Amino acid sequence: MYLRYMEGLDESGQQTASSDELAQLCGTTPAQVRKDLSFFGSFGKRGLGYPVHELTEHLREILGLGHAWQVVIVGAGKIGSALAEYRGFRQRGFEVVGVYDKNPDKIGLPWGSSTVRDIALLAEDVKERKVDIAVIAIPSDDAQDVVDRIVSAGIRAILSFVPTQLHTPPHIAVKTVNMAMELEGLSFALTNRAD
Amino acid sequence: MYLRYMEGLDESGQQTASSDELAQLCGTTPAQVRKDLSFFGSFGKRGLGYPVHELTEHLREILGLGHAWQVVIVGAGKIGSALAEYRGFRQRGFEVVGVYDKNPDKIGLPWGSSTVRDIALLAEDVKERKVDIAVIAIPSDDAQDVVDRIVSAGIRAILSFVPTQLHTPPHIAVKTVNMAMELEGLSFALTNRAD
DNA sequence: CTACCTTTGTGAAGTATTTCACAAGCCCCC
DNA sequence: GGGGGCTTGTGAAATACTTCACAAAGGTAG
Repeated sequence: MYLRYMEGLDESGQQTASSDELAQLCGTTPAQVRKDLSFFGSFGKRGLGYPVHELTEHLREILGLGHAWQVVIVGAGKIGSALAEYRGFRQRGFEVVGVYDKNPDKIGLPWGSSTVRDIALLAEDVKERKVDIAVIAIPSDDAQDVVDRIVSAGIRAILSFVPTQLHTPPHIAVKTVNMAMELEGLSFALTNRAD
Repeated sequence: MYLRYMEGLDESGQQTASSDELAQLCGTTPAQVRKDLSFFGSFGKRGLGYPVHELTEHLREILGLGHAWQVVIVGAGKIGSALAEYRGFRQRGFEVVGVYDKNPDKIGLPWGSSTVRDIALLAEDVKERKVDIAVIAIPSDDAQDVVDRIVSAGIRAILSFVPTQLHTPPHIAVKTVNMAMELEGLSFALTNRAD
């Protein structure tokens, strides 16, 4: 989050930013900003604030964004499609190098400059070309099987749009995005707000 | 999350579930499950566990899912499109009643049984037909303007796919889904994992 | 009806996170 | 070069969250 706003400030040419300013941008508190950043080092100058450009670089380094990551998308449906075309990915150094599906009707369909490939080919493909992250946008029922394929292919990070708990070995990094759950959170807020 | 798994157990016909079983499903601990549920009431039976069907109903009630919520989608791009067709929404009682955009090229395009409407018409439309939640999938630059329109139209909950902090009055419920940020979290995990 | 096995609900203890508050450091101006 | 106004970095205090551990029930079998 800090990186997002630092990039914005950097583009706008601002030289320094105080923890107060960052806190306002991010919707948090100055003390929180300082504690968070201090965990990784001492980036600010007392009396001045944080040097915008320098901190941006530091954050990128910390997050491991110094080089491009290779991403495959599994699930050639609507969501997978939207993701594959999402410009934010490439912009931030995530390169979509392949799209896979289980469904024979979808395998072989054109997809950008390539085609949708059979999920069964994933393990082989990964041998040829390094893949760092798999994004899965598939039905819940197929998810565990696909995750197992991903893991045994040697991919160690998964971004999941599947609304069920996935079973993975501990060395696999998993992040889940669950839109239905977010909406239900809003439903709760609407129902229980103090009027 | 509990609701998700309770529904699954209910469909499979299971009568009761222990905190231990729920914890395994959800990837948490039995104590956590019991504390969480106890916040809302005393649903279990000692020695037996939680009655699956009954708890499912309770959770739905707690989350305010007793009736359908009316949702509009703002942003007729790829992501908005994927969202509008996402079956999970309707399945869980979220009804998409309109799609809006700012871009004149997109306004008027057919969309399901309706068409994409001008965001400027939102306030009027809301007077005719109650809208509970706005989902925004638009460029960052347009976001604050659109949010202001949504808020002044009287909508009190927003699900945002915009990667910037939105400025809203405190009585508005906002949830943000930020895919780039999730990927960067994976990048961090891959970079800093203990090998 | 009692003994015993199971599992909840929950204070208390243990961790983790956030906020406070202030010394230390930097810059600028006189 | 020294004083004053800012702002960081960080221990300590406050708050929040998670886990422990056990009494209180419910069920069952004999």
